[in-house]
Amino acid sequence: MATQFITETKRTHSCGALRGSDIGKEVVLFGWVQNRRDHGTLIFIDLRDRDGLTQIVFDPDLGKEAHERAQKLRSEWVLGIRGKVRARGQQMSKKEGKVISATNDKLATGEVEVEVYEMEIFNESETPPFEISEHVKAGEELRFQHRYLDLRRPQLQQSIIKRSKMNAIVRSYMVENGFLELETPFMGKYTPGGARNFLVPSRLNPGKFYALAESPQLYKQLFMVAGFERYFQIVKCFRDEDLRLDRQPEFTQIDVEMSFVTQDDVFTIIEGLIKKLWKGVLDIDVPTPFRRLDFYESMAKYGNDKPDLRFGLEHVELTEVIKRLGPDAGVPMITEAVEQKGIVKAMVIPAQYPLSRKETDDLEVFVQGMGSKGLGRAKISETGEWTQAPLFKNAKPELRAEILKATGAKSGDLILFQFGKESLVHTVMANLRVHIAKKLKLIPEFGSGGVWNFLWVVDPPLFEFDEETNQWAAAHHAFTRPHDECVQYLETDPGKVKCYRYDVVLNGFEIGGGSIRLHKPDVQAKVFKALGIGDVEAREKFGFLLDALKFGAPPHGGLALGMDRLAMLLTNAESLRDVIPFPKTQKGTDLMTGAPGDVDEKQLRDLYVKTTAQPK
RNA sequence: GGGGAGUUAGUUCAGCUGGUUAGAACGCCGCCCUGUCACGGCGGAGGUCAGGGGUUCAAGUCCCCUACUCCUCGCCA
Repeated sequence: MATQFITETKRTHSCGALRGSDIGKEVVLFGWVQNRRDHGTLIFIDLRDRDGLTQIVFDPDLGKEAHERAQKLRSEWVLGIRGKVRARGQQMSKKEGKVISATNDKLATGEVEVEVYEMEIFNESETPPFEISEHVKAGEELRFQHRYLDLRRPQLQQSIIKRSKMNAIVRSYMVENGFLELETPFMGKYTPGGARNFLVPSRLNPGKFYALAESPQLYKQLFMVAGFERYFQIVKCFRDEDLRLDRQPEFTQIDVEMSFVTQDDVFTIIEGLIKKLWKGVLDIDVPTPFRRLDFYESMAKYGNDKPDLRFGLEHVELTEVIKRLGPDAGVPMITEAVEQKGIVKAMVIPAQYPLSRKETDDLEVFVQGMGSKGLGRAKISETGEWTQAPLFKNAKPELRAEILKATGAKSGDLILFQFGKESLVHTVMANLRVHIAKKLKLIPEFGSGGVWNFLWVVDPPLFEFDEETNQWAAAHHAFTRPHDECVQYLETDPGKVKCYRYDVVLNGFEIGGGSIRLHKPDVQAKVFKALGIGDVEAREKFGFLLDALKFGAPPHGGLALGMDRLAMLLTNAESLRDVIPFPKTQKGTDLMTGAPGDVDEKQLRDLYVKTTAQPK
């Protein structure tokens, strides 16, 4: 008499659980058909659940009725089976013509199999649009349309499971350290500056809009003013900016804020958290404290504020050399660039990594793709001649000598140059450095633990000059605390003011950032003044925060870690999309649901909204 | 907003200098098979070459436009 699965017969083991020690047990497994190998009489099925694979065998001698129905089984059908665990043992192989071991070392459960005498087919499946297999690579477009199937793939599933584990580790660590998990609104008031906001029209307040929080920044500061002292939250943030492989319009932060702390106190807490995460997820001990790198040094050597320190290829600044030699240098293009306030930087590719002419040309195409006019190059020959160096054809010997001295280039080395507008030179050189490192395989593989190069980038400028508006703008936000010794420059020389802002960087990814906040109204006033923000404007934009700071705000600071990027790095994923269950495409669409979608006229009327988009 | 790559069978791709009936592998369907494990053997079905326009005696192939996907610069305090 057949048992009723689920209601009467409960699952006893997962598909990843059975071992040699379970031989002889009667078990019940539930799962999906991963694979079917039908030998006519014997039928092997790999049954899959989130925990693993178990081979189940249908043998007409042991369960005639089950075997009969097993012939129909196809990929992704959902089954419940009852049977007995047995050793795979030694079997006569027809292929080999002799008795061999039938165990499968590739499977955790490979020592055993389950002989089935009863089966219920919970559900059949249509042939899936792509195989749920590690061996077959379906395109992302198709995988996104059927994300629920894509999420069945063990690799992706394991990444999502790791994320769940990360959440648990974060919560337990933060709570242990006296942090309160507090919630903040997603729908808030639009505040200017920073990322573009998603807007939500208010039906009850015609013509008014909420802004989806780009981060809980302001609210978490208010928690400090309120006296909660230590706050954290694993929270969604929303930014309506263009996507990249490490950027999604909605993403998750581990948001942290603490009262009565210095920058060092924040670092210690975050280093401890990262240590726990790496230990818990990868069983790797991360050494602390992390290295600290001055912002300006980072820009000079690596061209950005999130350097990958797993390899060298440091940049060398040549601007001063060119300035010193003036028009006598013999390379008018470079001299001109410097005269127009540009900079000159170089990078040496050591002789042990020879690049062909074609490869170097490809590098030029690469930099041109970023807006560079070209790639200056000079190959130093055995005899010290400069070859493949049209730019330096008429360069004076002093210049060549100075460049060799500054770069330390030796015979056989290739020197690459960029010159021109500072921001472009930095962008191009920073990307070129990473591009070449990948090409030359200077970056250690993830396997065998990988190399985890954590660092804090510290002491950046509080302001940066915005050439478009011809004004100083906040480099981070207007509530970052300047170094005490820099306060004197707030009015006279804003560019000189460094601040307590910090980014935590791992292998070229900014995984988090934050600052110690300004809590003194008088200094705050000076910062607003430097930014050209008047009292009225400040009140209008940040009134509630300024008010709050007046009623006894404690010194405080914090940081936010990018949960998605952490997950991406911890799982060796190539993209954020591989650690987010339901990600969006580069145009911000969801290929499964079709979001964003149309709404009808009535909905828009209710919201007092009219679209100006032209119908297609 | 700019630059680049791509779109051919269910899937991943090949398709040369424009020229017969658009191919392969996997998957799918059928038959056979008692030790497979990405089983194997034999047979079969399956195509709006993204969409539109153009050049040509002739277009998957050349040109233009559009859509979508990806990478990237700008943007992301």
